[in-house]
Amino acid sequence: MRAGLQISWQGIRDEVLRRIRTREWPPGARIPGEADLAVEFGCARATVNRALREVADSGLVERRRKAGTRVSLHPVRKATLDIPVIRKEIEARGARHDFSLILREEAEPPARIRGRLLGTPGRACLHVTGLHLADGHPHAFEDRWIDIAAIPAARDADFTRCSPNEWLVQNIPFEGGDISFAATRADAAMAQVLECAEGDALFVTERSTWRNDRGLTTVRLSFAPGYRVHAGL
Amino acid sequence: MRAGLQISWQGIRDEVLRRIRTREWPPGARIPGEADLAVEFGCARATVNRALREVADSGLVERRRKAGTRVSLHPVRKATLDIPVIRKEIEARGARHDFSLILREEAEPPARIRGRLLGTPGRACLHVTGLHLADGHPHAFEDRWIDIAAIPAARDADFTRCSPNEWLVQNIPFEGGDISFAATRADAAMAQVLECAEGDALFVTERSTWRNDRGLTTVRLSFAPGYRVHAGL
DNA sequence: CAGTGGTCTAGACCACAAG
DNA sequence: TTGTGGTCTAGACCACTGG
Repeated sequence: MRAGLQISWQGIRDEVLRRIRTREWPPGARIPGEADLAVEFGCARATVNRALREVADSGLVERRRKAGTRVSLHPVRKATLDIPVIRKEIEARGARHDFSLILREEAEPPARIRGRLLGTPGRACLHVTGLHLADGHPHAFEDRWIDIAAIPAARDADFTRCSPNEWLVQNIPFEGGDISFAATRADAAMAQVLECAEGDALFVTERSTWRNDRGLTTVRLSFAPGYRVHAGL
Repeated sequence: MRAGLQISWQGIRDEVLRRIRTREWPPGARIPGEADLAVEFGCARATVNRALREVADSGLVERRRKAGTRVSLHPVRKATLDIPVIRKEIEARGARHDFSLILREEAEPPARIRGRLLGTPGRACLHVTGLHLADGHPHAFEDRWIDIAAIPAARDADFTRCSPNEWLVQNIPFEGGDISFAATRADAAMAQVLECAEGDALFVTERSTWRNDRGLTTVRLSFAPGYRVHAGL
């Protein structure tokens, strides 16, 4: 047993961060190996490993076998943001969520959508649009394409009460996806739906999800003016 | 020693994900304890723990002592996005980066900024604005406030060649921060700087960083039309 | 109170990549 | 080739919290 107090991996992580912050370990410098640090902190190497892995995940150090661990020269900050179901997001603000279905059709998607779905020309897709409301006010316009061949159950789904956004999250587990954020101006149709002025700046997200390298669905969400996404660093 | 092949924590993670995907473990269900899974997979409990911790980090399951591990009813997708230094971001696209300093003054920040800096009224701040260029074209307008008391070295920094964005990343390690994204319309001044039309939709990010609960700097970046942020899911 | 996850240990072997 | 991180083990104690 050890004489001193037990040290946690969080404690080691904090100490490592402190040494980086104070330039005791300057950018680009190689820091001691796990074994050395384990001796210094009087703990097992696994504990040091856990701590350094966390620091590496945050991007502040880079680790490579044989080369050791180095303080990053150009730390890439990583922000993690939660993307909740829209209903949850609205209810978390204490508002009531409703979804109003606008369009539901089976059609061949335009090339841009087909590319995102990784689909082949001629394949039928389900095209659904609708409006998410917060306490009766427009919150976001959802424009979604679903590959029916990949998700046959979608054909029978009732999107009049449950938005595609929520239905898919609950029914279709996916493996991967990507999301992008941008700003666009509201055109006349969008302005009418979102009850905003034409030309207003809208926050827009586009998401695609897939499973087994097969595109499942792609969606464009246009949020009413004033929407803002937050994330920690 | 064991008879079968060694199983990795990634393998266990993938198997867990498969069972969730196939509804073998439906949403809301409690899954077997770590000890049981360790027996089933023929590995140590620590290995199962590592795998389940990863799955929990992705938001697909929720773990609580005594209550066990449950498949999330409303999985909150987490997106991780990298926030590189602007120069790196531009150079990654094969373009040349320049920074053009527009304003540098010491002034008392408006209340909104002061709130973000957690500063006290009357404290002087460094106010710097400038334009990031990609191959000579406007890329983003930077509007930054720096707490001089917290970062005295900023007073002597040369922002004519190195943008505050880059200078701070390289010189001021911080502990925490937050970032938000929004869409706004370009006003006349912004349109002139970014060489876009007045009223264009601009993607805007606002970041604040702090250390020891003390605000260091807050910045608003307004990107030229067409800018887009990508992230994985 | 007691079940479950959280963490630590001491040791071992392995994979990768720098020299 | 060899140093370094990556991972696994078998066991242990602890912290939290549900019942």
